[in-house]
Amino acid sequence: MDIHKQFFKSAFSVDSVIFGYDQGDLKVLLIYRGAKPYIGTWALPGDLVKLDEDLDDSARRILFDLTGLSNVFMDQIHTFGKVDRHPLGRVITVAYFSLVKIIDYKLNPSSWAKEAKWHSIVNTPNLPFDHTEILNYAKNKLKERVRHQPIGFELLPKEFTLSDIQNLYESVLEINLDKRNFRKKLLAMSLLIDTGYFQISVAHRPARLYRFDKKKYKSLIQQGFSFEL
Amino acid sequence: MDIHKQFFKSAFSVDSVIFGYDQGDLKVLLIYRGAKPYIGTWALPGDLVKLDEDLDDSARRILFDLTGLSNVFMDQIHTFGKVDRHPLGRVITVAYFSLVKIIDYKLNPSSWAKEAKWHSIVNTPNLPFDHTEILNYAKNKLKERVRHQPIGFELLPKEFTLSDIQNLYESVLEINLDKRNFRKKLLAMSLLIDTGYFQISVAHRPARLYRFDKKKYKSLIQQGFSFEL
DNA sequence: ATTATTTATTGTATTTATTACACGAATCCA
DNA sequence: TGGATTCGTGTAATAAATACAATAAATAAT
Repeated sequence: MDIHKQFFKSAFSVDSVIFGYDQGDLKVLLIYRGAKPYIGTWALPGDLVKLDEDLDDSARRILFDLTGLSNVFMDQIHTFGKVDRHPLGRVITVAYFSLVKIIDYKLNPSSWAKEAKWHSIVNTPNLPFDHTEILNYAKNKLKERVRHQPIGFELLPKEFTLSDIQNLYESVLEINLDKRNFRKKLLAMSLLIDTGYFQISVAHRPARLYRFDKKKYKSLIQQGFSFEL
Repeated sequence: MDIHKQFFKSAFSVDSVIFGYDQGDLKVLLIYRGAKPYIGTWALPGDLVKLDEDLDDSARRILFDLTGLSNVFMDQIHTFGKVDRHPLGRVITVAYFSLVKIIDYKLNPSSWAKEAKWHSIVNTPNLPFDHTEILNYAKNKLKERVRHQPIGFELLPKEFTLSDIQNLYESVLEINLDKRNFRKKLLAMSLLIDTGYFQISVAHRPARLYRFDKKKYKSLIQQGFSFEL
């Protein structure tokens, strides 16, 4: 039980599953590893946690270094700790997932990545370490969360159409939804603000643009409201 | 990025929130610490993860050392990693929760605990480290899980009455439930097996005893069934 | 200019699920 | 034998989920 016994033999890292949504497709941001081990493969972005850095800050740092984004939705998923998951030592990793609006994002691959690229979730390459397991875990968590919390909006631009949000739900959940019923349910929550504006330059009837009302959501939550889609 | 840089300065541990249920009360198993730091206080059982031990195995070991129980429901909750959460070094901890049938349990406090005792959840002592935060987190997780997975049965003896399971739900969720509606919903899932037996030696009309049908649950799950109470 | 193409918007009837609610039955104990 | 206690049960009213199709508004093609 002497806590010092183990201090020189192990480490912990953070890995981030960064989701984006674009052109009707759910995407994940992968880096092309420029460092050992598994140099030259696509992988989840991650890094060792610094000694003077809170775990959550570490996840934020990784996201910021890679995308320049802060103030992004982020949540811890799970911690992966099989003995042999890392070839160079005993490293457990805490997985996080983030939801970013791709439109806001600027590529800024950091030292350990030669390149960073969005990959469609339906067609991701094989990943090193236990990253495939982590990614699947993240996809399932996202499915659960999106039904119980209004986090889908984090993936869309500030103004969006009802079809946008429905398509997003269909991509994430991998199901089809009835248009009229989906709208009825969503609008009944009164969490969308009608901007009064419409799409422009589309080759069909333009759709109304809405914004998500975060303030209202927070106040409803205080009153025991629970989001469900 | 050199993974060896950090290997001598940090460690990771597992802490377990072990829930039990007895006489209408939800309980948590705490140990009276016999080792530094925080010697002489009630705390969550936990230990450093051994280098040759998977994270989940570590949680199982802690539970087994303390209670002699294995094959118990157990799930990871969250990882806590504030820089200063441990006074002797940088230690992140992965929290697990377990559900045990108190009746099965035999006390077997291990080396680091002078004593282990069930504490009613409504009246727990102040806990060291960030254990109060962990316990609250675990209580909330339990509330969520119990509504979406049939894990309440893990806290009851193999045979139980409908009132037992209702009382358990009321304790965990901290709400009151309507007797007729609760039974209707529960029985409609056809997941309970009527044993044909009744309570004996109770000073009132004896209740039917049921068992939870784990096999049926698993097969229903395959078919897309989703548990909800 | 007319027509074709595409996507947006809207309501109702049916089915299913949730809620609210009260009294006789079975056992032990005094 | 009467009192105390918990068990077991059904129905009516309300709310939520589902299934379903025709018209509107824009651009593109002719």
